[in-house]
Amino acid sequence: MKKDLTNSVVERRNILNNNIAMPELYKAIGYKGLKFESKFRFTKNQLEYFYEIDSRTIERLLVAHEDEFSKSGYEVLTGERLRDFKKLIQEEDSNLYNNINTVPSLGVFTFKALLNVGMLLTGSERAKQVRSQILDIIIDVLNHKAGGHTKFINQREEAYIPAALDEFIFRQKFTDAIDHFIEKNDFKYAQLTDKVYKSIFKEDANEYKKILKLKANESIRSTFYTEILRVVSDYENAFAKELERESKKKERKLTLSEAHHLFNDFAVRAEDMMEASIEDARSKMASRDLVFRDALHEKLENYITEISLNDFNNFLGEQSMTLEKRLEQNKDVFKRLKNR
DNA sequence: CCGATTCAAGCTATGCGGCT
DNA sequence: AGCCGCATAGCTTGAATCGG
Repeated sequence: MKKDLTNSVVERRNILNNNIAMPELYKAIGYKGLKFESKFRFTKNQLEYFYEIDSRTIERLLVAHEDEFSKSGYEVLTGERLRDFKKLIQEEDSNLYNNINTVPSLGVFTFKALLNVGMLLTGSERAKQVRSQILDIIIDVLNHKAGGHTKFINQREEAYIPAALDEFIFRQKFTDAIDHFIEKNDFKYAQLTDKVYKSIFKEDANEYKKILKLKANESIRSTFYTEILRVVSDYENAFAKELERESKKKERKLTLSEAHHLFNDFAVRAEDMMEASIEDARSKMASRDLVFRDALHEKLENYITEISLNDFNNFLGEQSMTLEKRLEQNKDVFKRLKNR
């Protein structure tokens, strides 16, 4: 079954966690809520009216997706808070006030919860419109924030530059080790690099390029997220040491097939040692690429999870900026590094 | 007259069944 | 399937009623 908003929790969370797009969505939907405790709120009645559905339908959704709705901000007001809410309504919307002034408890939705309802309704025509509106705006915001293309969106977060610098150094150690400790062979670099990629994210360089629609001459590594870079660096660094040890033990260069065997042994140990960071890398790559780059890593499908609020901020929010800008801002740091 | 108790309203939560 | 209508229990609350 194809995943869409009505049947996938992760897809829904990935939209509701996108705080960057939320103000745009609120503007576009154009259904004004009542600002209570700094969030826009809607009563169940208002949702019925908005989506043209029965209250019973909303009840059923609330029951079936209890956790999801409490995350997206649905709550039942009683006591003190309900009194405050009523007072607010009395000032803002006397019609609504007359409907609810005597109720002892009242379920209220935040804007996110309102969208959440729209994502789950399969029958309502209005909900269908809302869903397509949501998707359009999410894509718009993404394109706008990413500057029209998402290929290098990985480079927009602050942690990227230090990771990329480290990676550069470790990569050199790795290729040096291949150079020094393995007999001359035209394919040795590519083959071993592919093995590293496959151990970490199950795809070789070609598969990865195809999934991200990279051109032949475009650098794979410059598209890696910070966490992927770190794991790849660690992995290559550790294997470089392994090559050196084995070559010194044998007191000669290794053949490429010896190197492959060595790698296979190493990979089993590395898998255990780096399990947590490898799993983390897989999950981040699969989830972020799906949301930010519209790229599906089929072999990592089980690793797809929801994108955190932090990620949306880091890649799309205020702190995010193009690599060029960040380099410009850090000019002094790089000068110092260079002069070292 | 006033606090306590009872009552009515109207929500939530849930089940059942019928419709498409 | 998914949606909706009806029925019912349980709750909170303000209004009405009661008793001293």
